[in-house]
Amino acid sequence: MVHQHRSLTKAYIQLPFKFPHHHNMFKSKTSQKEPKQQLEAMDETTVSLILHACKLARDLESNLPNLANQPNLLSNSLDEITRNFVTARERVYGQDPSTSSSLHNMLTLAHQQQIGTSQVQEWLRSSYAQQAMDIIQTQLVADQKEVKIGGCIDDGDAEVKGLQAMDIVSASDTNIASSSSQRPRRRKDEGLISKITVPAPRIGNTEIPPEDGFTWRKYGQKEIMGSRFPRGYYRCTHQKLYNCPAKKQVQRLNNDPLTFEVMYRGEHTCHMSATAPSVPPPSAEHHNATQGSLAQTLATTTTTDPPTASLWLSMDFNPIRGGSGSSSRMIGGDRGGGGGGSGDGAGTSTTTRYGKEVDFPVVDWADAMFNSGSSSSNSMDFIFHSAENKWESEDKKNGGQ
DNA sequence: ATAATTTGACCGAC
DNA sequence: GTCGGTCAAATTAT
Repeated sequence: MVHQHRSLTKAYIQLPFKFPHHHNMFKSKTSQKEPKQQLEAMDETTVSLILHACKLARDLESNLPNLANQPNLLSNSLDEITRNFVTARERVYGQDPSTSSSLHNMLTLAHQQQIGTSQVQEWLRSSYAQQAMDIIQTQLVADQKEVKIGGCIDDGDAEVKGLQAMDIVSASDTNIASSSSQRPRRRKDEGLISKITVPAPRIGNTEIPPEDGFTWRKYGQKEIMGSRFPRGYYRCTHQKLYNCPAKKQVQRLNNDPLTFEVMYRGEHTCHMSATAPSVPPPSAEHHNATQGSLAQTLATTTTTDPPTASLWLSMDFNPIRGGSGSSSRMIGGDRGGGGGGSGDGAGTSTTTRYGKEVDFPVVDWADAMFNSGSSSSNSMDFIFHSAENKWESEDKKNGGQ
């Protein structure tokens, strides 16, 4: 994973207080580096609550493998962490009943019910999720926080453009080429395929499309006939670890270089559960098999699944680290043939990185809670503007293979 | 040391 | 043969 300081590509909302590297806030080394000035903005109790929650989270992290087999303990642990964070958050927001409390209730309710993957889905479908979104959105506007998305500074209007879903595609698709002899090569991915268009950042590096909440690893780039720009091929960073088959292709539009067309393939089987996080899933069926790609999922609003859940819970608000896996190296000359170093391919998206591939939703929960009024570059936008998204189907094109 | 990216080659579909 | 998707060694970044 790349830890690049690409602040421009990360969305965040300026908080009354902030953790410089809050994704590492559970790592003792970094968490202790909190600027005193900022901590002083909170009262001792709040600080201690946060620190206590961090400690609990660290403990949870270290015992995760064991806790994975003890749902009750895991749940209790999560509850306690959540309570601490939420309480701290309430203190930070001055007990604003319209925000913290409601959110608190929702969160605790969800936890008390020992949310599992399916329960998360259910919860997200429920009015609670809507309420949460409303609350968050309300906060967004009310607080007139600064929002930066996709490299642009959106003067707080929060009416930003995240990904503009353009089309969705039925998945059906295709004949999966029954692999033949030689190198077992899978073409024509299984699962759903969706296609969306993503506006490039208005400011900053316009070569990098907004992120979508997942981490991607580039595995190829190719010049495409009829396209001025090469197409970048990405697969889920956790492909190996989670056996996650999700992939995406990113390409700039011929007539509009500032717009990217992103095609998602496959479904994320990684990082889906808010409760059973970093425990390496035994297999792909660890999660629901019916979810679509992130884009799809969010664009259809309905959904469902973990992607949405994890998305909401794992937004990366870090203004400093950006955390994208994208690389500046992608800016460069391209070339025909097999691949190229062009930057047109697009950037990678991501949630967070912790140096390793394993993400810790627990941390993300903290993020979500402390930044409940914030939004990640696209995730929140996805959610808030999903209604505007229009999807269209794309039958099997991408033919070959 | 490990992870991510680059990039020429390989392979299947057409 | 062409095209597009993927592989994988080499390179680069962290």
